[in-house]
Formats: sequence, structure tokens, C-alpha cells
Amino acid sequence: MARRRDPSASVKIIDVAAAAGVAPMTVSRVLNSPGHVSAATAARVREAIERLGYVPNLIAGGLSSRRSRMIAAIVPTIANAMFSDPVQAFTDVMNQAGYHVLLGLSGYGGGDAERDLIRAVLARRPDALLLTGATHPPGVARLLRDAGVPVVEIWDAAASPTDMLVGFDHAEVGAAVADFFLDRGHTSFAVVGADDTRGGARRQGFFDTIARRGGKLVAECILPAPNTIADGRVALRTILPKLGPRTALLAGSDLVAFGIITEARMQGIAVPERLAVCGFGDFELCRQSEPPITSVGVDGTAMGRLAAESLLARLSGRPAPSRVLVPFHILPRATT
Amino acid sequence: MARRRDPSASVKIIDVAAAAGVAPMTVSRVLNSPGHVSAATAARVREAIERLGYVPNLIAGGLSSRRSRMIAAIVPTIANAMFSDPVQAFTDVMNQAGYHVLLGLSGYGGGDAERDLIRAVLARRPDALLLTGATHPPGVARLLRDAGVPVVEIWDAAASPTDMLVGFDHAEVGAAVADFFLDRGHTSFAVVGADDTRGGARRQGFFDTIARRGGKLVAECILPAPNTIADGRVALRTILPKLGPRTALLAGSDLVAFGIITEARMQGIAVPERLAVCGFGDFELCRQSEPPITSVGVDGTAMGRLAAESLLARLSGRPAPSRVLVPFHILPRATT
DNA sequence: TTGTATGCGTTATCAA
DNA sequence: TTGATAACGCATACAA
Repeated sequence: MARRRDPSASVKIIDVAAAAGVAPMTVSRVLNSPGHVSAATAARVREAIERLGYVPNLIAGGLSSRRSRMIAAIVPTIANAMFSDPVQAFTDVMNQAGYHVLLGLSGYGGGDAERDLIRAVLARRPDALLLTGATHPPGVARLLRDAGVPVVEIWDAAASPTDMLVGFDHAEVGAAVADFFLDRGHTSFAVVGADDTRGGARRQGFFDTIARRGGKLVAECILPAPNTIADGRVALRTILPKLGPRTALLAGSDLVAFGIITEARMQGIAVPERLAVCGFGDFELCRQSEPPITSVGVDGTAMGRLAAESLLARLSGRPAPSRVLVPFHILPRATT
Repeated sequence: MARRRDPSASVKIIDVAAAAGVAPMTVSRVLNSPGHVSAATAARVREAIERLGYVPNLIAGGLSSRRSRMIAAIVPTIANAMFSDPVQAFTDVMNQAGYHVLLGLSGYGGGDAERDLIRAVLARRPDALLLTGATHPPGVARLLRDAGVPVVEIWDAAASPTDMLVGFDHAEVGAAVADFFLDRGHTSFAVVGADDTRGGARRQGFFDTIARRGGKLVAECILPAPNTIADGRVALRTILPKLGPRTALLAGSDLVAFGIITEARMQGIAVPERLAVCGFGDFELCRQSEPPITSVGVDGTAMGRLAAESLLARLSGRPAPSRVLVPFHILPRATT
């Protein structure tokens, strides 16, 4: 390959080596395994690095070492605390550990988008991958197997994770909320939520428990993901005619729950007397709004941190848990 | 370098070339400049790629081409719609264009964290950089100059951007809100917000206009960034004793505004009669809550998209605007 | 339209 | 503790 651009444009390891009077390999050692270099030499090298403003080229380093020190994180969106909290925590921990995070947004469109994105990021040879959920489109399994990188899946404790997993069982959440309502004497139920896999699993768990214990589902409103406050308001108006004298509602997220509560106040529907509402996610919004909204708390920050720690353990050869279940809690507040 | 690991572990361009009966360079062309390869050859190559499950190695490609097709985006946090919206839009546009986004979270700690992060991501040789704000710690200017990559700064229309800029003037926002209040006959003012640069600029613009037009600041509550709904509630209780019969308040964000409104209702303070409140950000929360909250709308999604488009123009050699001002709008609702 | 030769900047592996 | 050497897997430049 002939030279393009100015070959002397940027300072490289060989320049630092020359300036410090050592071999390039010694500069590399100062940066990557400081313990193996004498203090005096290291000092000279560091001085040269500082003086020349040398910034190592991790592309070259990655090619040579076959380690990119980069992790790809793929989530549907970050426009939602559900995923932005875990990504924030994951990135913080990874940055601390010297890794960078490549952000992939797969959207809610399903199928091909996620596979293409995974394929594209694998081209960067990440040292590991964080994925959302445990069900992926066809082709992903082979991609991941061929790539041979550690994978952690969050937000879903499916039966057969690809590799490692940090999450919880969404059907159990639905069942727990149903039990919570049933134990308080509710017999009439409703759901509002999005058409995504995990929301569907929560509703299914809710339905199953209700059916088993003799409750009745009187209203259901499913809207395309991701759901917003406005969706919650619309949903309440939609199901209004079907509401009996006392109904218990499971919302797909706290945004939806907040929209429902807000609209209920507008419509003069007594909460929780006529309509009891439980959200999902325990966002600050439902803790701090009036009335405070009952919700299911899942610690997204902890999930992101645990996912990062699991991967870091694996990457450094330490034993890594293949399945971490994070707890969820029903947080009873004024809307139930 | 002697071989490490299994050299035949992953399929590379040479394997595809052999399988398709062409030279490696032809495979590279099929992937990177499809127009220059005959249809028949391209088909054979694509078949081989598919059959072998070849995933190109962008690390090697990047080292050779000196283009990483990666952009680093550095924001304080994504746990806040203020920054997660632009990052979401920026990432979407960049992914469309075949670039990946490396996410850097600099926090609100200031100074060194941001510089170290920029230094670290530059080691990956990104083709461009997105930064938040136009004021950076010492040392950043040299890093960026030496790196020689295009930079776009968002969220702040400072006098002297590093390179390109997509934002608006925060002092103008403060001044506009002050004018808005003054025009409605307010004479007594308050502010609640965070101790960050841009929030400070908004307050300064607010103060200057109030002073110039003869208003009076009666209360001020500054809390460490990032501010939450809970901060708004605390702030209202703090400034309560200083509130006169009619006060107009500028909040640092919609979360803060929502907290203030919620707490005001608890405390029996009439909104907007005794306390008028204007938020910042036009989050869905303040549009859909009751009462709907007056806010200053800035289109974070547009900012992210425009930032991406500016960089893409520059990267492809097209003329790129060095300064894009995005409009802001005061959206009067029920709290003023 | 296709192929050949070469180097991108670093690090693993030896040897000293 | 330090150095010399040879890859890492691909794309540029040129030739055919």
C-alpha cells in the first residue's frame, strides 16, 4: 500500500520510543503492563508521551492483540428509563474498567433490525455483548456462536439464555400483581400495555393467576410499543365504558399508569376506589406524583451494573454467574 | 509475532476469496464498492460470504483505511431526556449512514472526567466526535486539535465553538421567559435549578432582563445537577417563606417544574394565581400532566439529527454548516 | 473488471 | 528488564 495523507501527521509509538530512547515495545509495556518496566525507564517514557501528546491507537492495538476492549450494548431505545438506566450503569462500570461501550439501538420494529445491528457490531470484534431480552430473530444464534464472544442478556429470565443472563421472570411479575389485587378482594380486572414480548409475558402471568383464582378480565387495551403518558390517557378513555364499580388495572409501564391516573382525575373516576392502578418500573415519576402510584420496582441500574460485572468476571477469567435473578417488588402506594 | 490461539478460528477475507475463486481484493470490493465488480462475480462472492458466515473485521479494515466508521458521542448522562433524546436521534441517523456510535458518559463531576474520556475515546480513532456544550476543561482543545477530527457540539451556542455547533443561546431562553412573565404583569420572581453551566446561563439571562425591566428576585434555590422531581418538591418547600402574593418562577427543567407543581398542590398554593411556573425542556410529562405545565420547548431529537447530518456532510466532503441554531419556544399552558 | 504487492500501528513471542 | 521480529486482517495504489 502506498502512503496516503501525511504519514507523519500523528505521533505514534515509534516516535515516543525514539524520544525516550527505548524500543517501541517498552512504550507499549509502560502503557499496558506497567509492572514490567523499571521505574526510571517508565518515567522517561511517560515524559515523552506527555510531551509529544501521544494518544495510542487502539485500532492497531486491537488488531494485534485481538482484544478490542470494547463492548457493544444493544437495547431497543434509550428514550425510556427502562433501558437508559441499565445502559447508563453498564457504561459507567465498563468505562471504569477500561472498556468502551458501543451503543446499538434496535428499535421495536423487531426481526431484521436487531440481527443486522448485531451483525454490524460484531464486525468491530467487541470483547463482549449486552443484549436486551432472551428471544432474538433467526440467525442471531449462529452469529453469536461464530463470534465466540461472551454475551449477557438483560431484562428477561428466559428458560434458555444464550450465555449469561441478568433479569427476572416477567410472568412472575404479572402473577404477583394479580395475587396482590386478589388478596385485596378485587374480582374485576383490566390491563393496558404495549405489544412487546416482555409486556405480553407480564400480562399472561396476570391473566393466568386471575383465571386460576376466579377473577374476571373486563377490559384490555394494547398499543404499539413504546408506550407514553398520552397512550395511558387514550387507553383509559377507551376502556372507560367497560369499567365496573371496582376494577383493578395493571399498566405496562409507569408512564402509562401516570397517564391513566391523570385522565381518571379528569374524568372524575375515583382512584383507587373505583379504579385501582399498578404501574411497572418504579420511575421517579410515580413515586413523586400526587397521588403516588403503586408500581413494580425493578432496579435497572443494578441490572446494568450486574451485567457489566458478570461480563468483566468472564473477561478476566474469573468465575461468572450464568444466571443472575434480580428481585422485583410491588410497592403499594396511593393508587391501590 | 508468532501465532497465538487458533489461527483458523474465524473466517477471514482470504477464506471467502478462496471459496469464491477470486482474490481477497475482489471480496473487499463486493463489500465496499459494489459498483466496481461484475454481477456474476459479486453473486459468487456473496454466496461464499453467506455460506461461510463471514463477518468482516472492521478493526483490520480501519487500520488499513484509516477510517473507523465510528463516531464518539459524549454527554453528561442519558438518564435524562435532555440528552437521551439527542443521543437516540444521533445514533439512529449515524447507524443509517453506516457509522456506529461509541457512547461516553462524562457525568456532572466536571473537569478531568470529560478530558480523560475524550482522550480515551480518541484512542479509538473515531471519524468524528459529538460533545455536549461548548466549554471544556483545559487540555481538551489540544487533544481535539491534534486528533484533527470533525467535532460537533450540541446544546449550547457559545461564542467560539471548537468546530461545528448545533444549539441555542441559553441566556436568550432566560431572557425570553423573563419577558414573557414581565409582559403578563409579573414583578416578583424566583428561580429553582441546577448548578450546571447551561442552567446558570439561563438564569443569568433571566436575572438580567428582570433587572433591566425593574422586576425583583425574591427567592432562589440551586441544587446539584442533575435535578429531579424530588428536588423540585424540596425546593418549593425551601423557598415557600419568601414567596409573596404573586411570584413567577423559572425552573431548571420540567422535572423540577413538575415537582414544584405537585408540592404546590400539596401545600395549597394556587397555581398560577399565587405561583406561576415555567419549566424547561417540554418533556412529555409537562404536556400530559394536570395541570399542563408551561415550558420552553427545545427539540432535542432535531438537535441530535442535525448534529449527525452536519458531521455526515463534513465526512463526505459536502459543505457543512458550522453553526446551526435550533429554535426554542415558550409553550404557555395552565401554570402561567 | 480483477489481481499483486505492501503497509496501517500496535503487541505476542521469543531471545538476550 | 529490555529488544528484535513477525504477524494481526484488511484496503490503497497501481498494474494488468
